[in-house]
Amino acid sequence: MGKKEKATIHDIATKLGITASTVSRALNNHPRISAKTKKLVNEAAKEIDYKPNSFAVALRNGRSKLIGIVVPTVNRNFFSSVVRGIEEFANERDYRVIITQSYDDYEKEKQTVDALIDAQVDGILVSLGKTTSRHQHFKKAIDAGIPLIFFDRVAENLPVGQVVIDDYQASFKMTEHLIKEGYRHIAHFNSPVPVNIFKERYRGYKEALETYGLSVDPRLILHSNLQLEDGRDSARKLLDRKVPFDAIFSASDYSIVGALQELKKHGIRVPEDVGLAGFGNEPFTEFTDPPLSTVDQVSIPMGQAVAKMFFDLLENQGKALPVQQIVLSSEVIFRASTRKFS
Amino acid sequence: MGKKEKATIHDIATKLGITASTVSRALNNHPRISAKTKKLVNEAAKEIDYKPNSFAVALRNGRSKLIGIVVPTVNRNFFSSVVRGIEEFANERDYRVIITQSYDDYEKEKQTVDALIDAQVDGILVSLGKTTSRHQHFKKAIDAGIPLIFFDRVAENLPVGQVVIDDYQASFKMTEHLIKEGYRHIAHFNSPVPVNIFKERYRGYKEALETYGLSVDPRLILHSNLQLEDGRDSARKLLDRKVPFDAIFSASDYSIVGALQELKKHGIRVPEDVGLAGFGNEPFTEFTDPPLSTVDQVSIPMGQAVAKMFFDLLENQGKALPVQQIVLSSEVIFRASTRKFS
DNA sequence: GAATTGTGCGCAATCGATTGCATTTAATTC
DNA sequence: GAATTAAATGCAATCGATTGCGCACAATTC
Repeated sequence: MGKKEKATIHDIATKLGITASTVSRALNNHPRISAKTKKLVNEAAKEIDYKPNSFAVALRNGRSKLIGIVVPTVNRNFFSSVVRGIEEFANERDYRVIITQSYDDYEKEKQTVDALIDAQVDGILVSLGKTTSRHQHFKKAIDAGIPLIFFDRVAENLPVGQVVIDDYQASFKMTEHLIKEGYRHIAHFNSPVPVNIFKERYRGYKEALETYGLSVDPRLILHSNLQLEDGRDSARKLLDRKVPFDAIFSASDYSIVGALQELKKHGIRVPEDVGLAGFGNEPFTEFTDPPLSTVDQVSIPMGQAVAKMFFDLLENQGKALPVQQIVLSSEVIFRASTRKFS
Repeated sequence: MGKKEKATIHDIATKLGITASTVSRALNNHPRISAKTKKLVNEAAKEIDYKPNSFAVALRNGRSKLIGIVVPTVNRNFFSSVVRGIEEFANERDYRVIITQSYDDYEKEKQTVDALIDAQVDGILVSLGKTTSRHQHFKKAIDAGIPLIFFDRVAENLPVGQVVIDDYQASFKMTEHLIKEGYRHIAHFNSPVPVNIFKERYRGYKEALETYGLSVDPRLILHSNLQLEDGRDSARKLLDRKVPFDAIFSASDYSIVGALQELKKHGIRVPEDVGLAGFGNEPFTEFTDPPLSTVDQVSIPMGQAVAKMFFDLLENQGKALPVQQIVLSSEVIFRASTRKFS
């Protein structure tokens, strides 16, 4: 186990008979260092495999070259893809990414943000947990001067950058699609949690109905946690209520799969009897029978947009830029589950 | 934007009229510091919200309290769950986790490992990419004295710790199950990549057949990249070959879903005509019609085991511990796709 | 040739925390 | 009460890289 000692600028300095200052400047391409010395230093550095000590650099410069990400869970296609987008963008700029998960738990989210601040990340990129209502932990980051950006699930009353998709538009389009396919009694699954994405999805549903002269029937709107089980439950409730419905548009792919299972169990045909549409474009929506219509949240571009916004902030740190909000347009995917006639 | 200056031990020292050394020792509970001083220091620290500068600590102690993780992608249930297991274990011990992705690309994996070494993580936990055959980049880490552990997809000829599941056992059991259900001509999807997990899964399949006196027909064994499309292709090939088969056991959930879709398209009933079993327990296996039998890779316990092994190494650093291999027993899940009679 | 400007590099402090080696003060021993 | 030992804290160097200031020497100007 040949535990090599790491090379430092002092090793290079000794080797060349110069001082560490000169070595440092040479490596950083300082104008006051002669071309000859720079060449020598760079060669020596390569030779002894010198790599700067990131802690020394961070300590001195106050920059860690680390970005903290907080997501509810990486175990979801959407989030892991956003992370991927961020990571690719950041790595190209020699930044690393620390990923943390809040598991939709407020306490955990708080701890994790604190930990990132302690770790002195250069920025924090967050998608809020479902149970987060207070924002004290984020104010801390802002006070510490750490750039903060929200994506997807955003905090609306904090003066920080945001990247979201056009949940309203997408929701409107999907509902419109259902209407145009001939469905008239469209139920809606949503979350009771007051987060922007859910509110906007509801709004899109509602306004599409209104635009096409259909009434919004509160008995067809079901609130739940939108997981698989919740979808089953909600479908069962719909059937029990005996209010006729011929389509369901859910704010989540998980619950629409639950509904699909429940409807099948009752011998109800999809899409002939009931049309189904979800939200999120989780991979499994393609694999169900029939494949489910859903909304793709353009996750990788979102990750890139978030990362780009971060680096923009970094470059202009202190310069009190106007707070940006980027809205990406999502893609509505029509699959067999909403084809009434075909 | 009240960019607060971070408090240091010197601030505490000045405040109390003592030196930074004493403050440092007090905070670290050094025995030679009086109880009274410790109390004063801790109170002052709380009051001015002192948080140690992690870079200064890391620079001085040579420990970063960071763990690097390298996985092919977090965008897979299995990997993101392992990560979750590691993260939970590590966070409890005040360690952070840097997650990187190799995207199954050798070059990217190399870069990412180098970057982690540069970032001076205290350990690197790796699941190999599919295209990784050379291991030079890992030797570097070992030379640098950084604990290295593999999980799931391991490098077999490196003297480092490993955590794997009993792929062989699981594969054997699943094949056995198919046989006991009455399937006799069991096809097998596997990867041509010479990675332990695939070799073991094949071995389990083969030996189960042999144990039950069934012949291993090479025409029923198909190699591919095991993605969804590959599953479709392989199923089509099987059908074209006109070699009778009544079950498929795939080394991956993705390709078995592809097969399911293809078979359905040809009017072949699952599980009556053909039984299907996958590997990985991806969430969607539960949502297909019929739900698919598969193998759960006990991902969270695996993450915990990996993390635990890391901390064990850390405690005994230098002490040349014997290289450990932990084999976790996985859980074989029987669902409707393999119930020939029921 | 004296004065000015420029070039190339070294000195030493700094970032914040830790620690071996004093030094001071208090407690104990004879 | 002087001498010894123990307890509590301070001093200063250190981890590795960066940077303002200053010094030497060379090049330029008049």
